[in-house]
Amino acid sequence: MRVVNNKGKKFRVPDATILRLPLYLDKLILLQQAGVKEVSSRQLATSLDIKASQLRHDFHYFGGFSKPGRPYQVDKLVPALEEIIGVDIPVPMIIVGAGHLGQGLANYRNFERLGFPLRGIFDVDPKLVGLEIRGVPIRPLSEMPGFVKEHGIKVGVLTVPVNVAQDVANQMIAAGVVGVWNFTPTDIRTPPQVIVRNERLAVGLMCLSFKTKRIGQNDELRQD
Amino acid sequence: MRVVNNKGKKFRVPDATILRLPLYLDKLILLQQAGVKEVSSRQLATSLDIKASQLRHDFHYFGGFSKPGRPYQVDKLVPALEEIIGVDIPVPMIIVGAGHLGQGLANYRNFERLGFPLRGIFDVDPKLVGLEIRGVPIRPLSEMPGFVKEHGIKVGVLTVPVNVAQDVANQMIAAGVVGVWNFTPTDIRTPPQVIVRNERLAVGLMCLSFKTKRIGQNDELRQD
DNA sequence: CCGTTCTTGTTAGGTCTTTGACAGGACCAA
DNA sequence: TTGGTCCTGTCAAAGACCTAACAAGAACGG
Repeated sequence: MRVVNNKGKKFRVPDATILRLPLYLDKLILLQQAGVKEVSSRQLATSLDIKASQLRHDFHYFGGFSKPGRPYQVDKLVPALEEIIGVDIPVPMIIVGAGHLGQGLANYRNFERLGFPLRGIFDVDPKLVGLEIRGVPIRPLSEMPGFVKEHGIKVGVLTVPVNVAQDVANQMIAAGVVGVWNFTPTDIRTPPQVIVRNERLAVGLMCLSFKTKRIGQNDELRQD
Repeated sequence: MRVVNNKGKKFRVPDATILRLPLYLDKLILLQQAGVKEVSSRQLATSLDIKASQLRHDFHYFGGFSKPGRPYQVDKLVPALEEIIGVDIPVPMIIVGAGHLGQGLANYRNFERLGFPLRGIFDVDPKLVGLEIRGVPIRPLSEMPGFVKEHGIKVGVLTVPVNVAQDVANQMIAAGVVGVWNFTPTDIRTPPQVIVRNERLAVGLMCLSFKTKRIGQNDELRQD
């Protein structure tokens, strides 16, 4: 992934850095809300459990956000990162599939706070259609394509049953969605210009299990 | 993280490999259920969008699971990976915080299939206590420590409000939990022998946004 | 029996990522 | 002013990770 930094130079931003940018932003918004005005790379890095030099290195890809001797100003850093990540202008999204997971995500307030207002929820189940979650009504799936076109929705959350995942994704993409956040435990195939992010919840659990299993077992083997 | 492989040699298994093991297992279980008996590194790797050599390299840390010339046998590979990851023996877990996200996770059937049966759900809200989710009753939070001790629970899912996250986590750990799957948007501090995995849902969304933002903008910059 | 075509295990080399080190700016106190 | 302390941007070296390449085993057909 390439970007142009604020000095007009072109850089290839490593994936590892991209993955950390949201962490920085998330933490900085918390600081901002707490009234903190300035933060040093060391403070921010320590709170995220990474090295300060890595944080500065990451920022360096974008030309840096301060100057030598001056710590970062939270009120400048937040909008700068928001712009880089692409949440400076709110990114409206929809949730397709209003099962328990879909409803759970619809109730998650954090998304809105970080620039992803929920605009619509869709499901085929007539018993769910008409219900409201935090003011957003659940609409019939058949209305989804029209809704996406009309509101210019670019990001869709996929929480439908596995067996219809690919079909529903196709409909979303045909209607104009370019980013799919896939919670179904299957791979979905898409045209190359569409980004899919698979959120395999069970993977997180298994990583946890791998590590906890080795605790208390044989101390000689524990080392990470 | 170090392990001993099946040839008696000690290896340091890279984090990157550990992160992929659950993906392998997940895919293999799907194949197994579909009745597939054999699978080659190329087939498996392609379906996961990685290189075959990487997959073999990963397996190599554990001594390999076949021999030159013979593809992997699904029925042998699945239990072998289960044992390595630590889900050969089911890992019972609890969910603490029965809000919408907690309920959504409690309804997610996949966990059980992968070796993580849900044994208990806890919340302070009297309106929730007594409800059942898939046969598992929601119990008062005050009963959690006793329940953890009695049932030997090692893994807990944390889906409580942010402001009580640290306090509830402390209670879980004091009762014997050694793996915390943290869904709250805050860091929780724990003793070193406890593993915490932070599941920052918003981070996934922001990564998606970072990439979709650059699509269709300036094609010269798109390259990853 | 031999050649072809599939495999895996193994390793060396290249690539990506992290880290430590340092130059130089800013601020403060004496 | 001077010295001390904090800070960032920058880069080179070290470390972690991935990949291409290949030896060698297995299966099959002729």
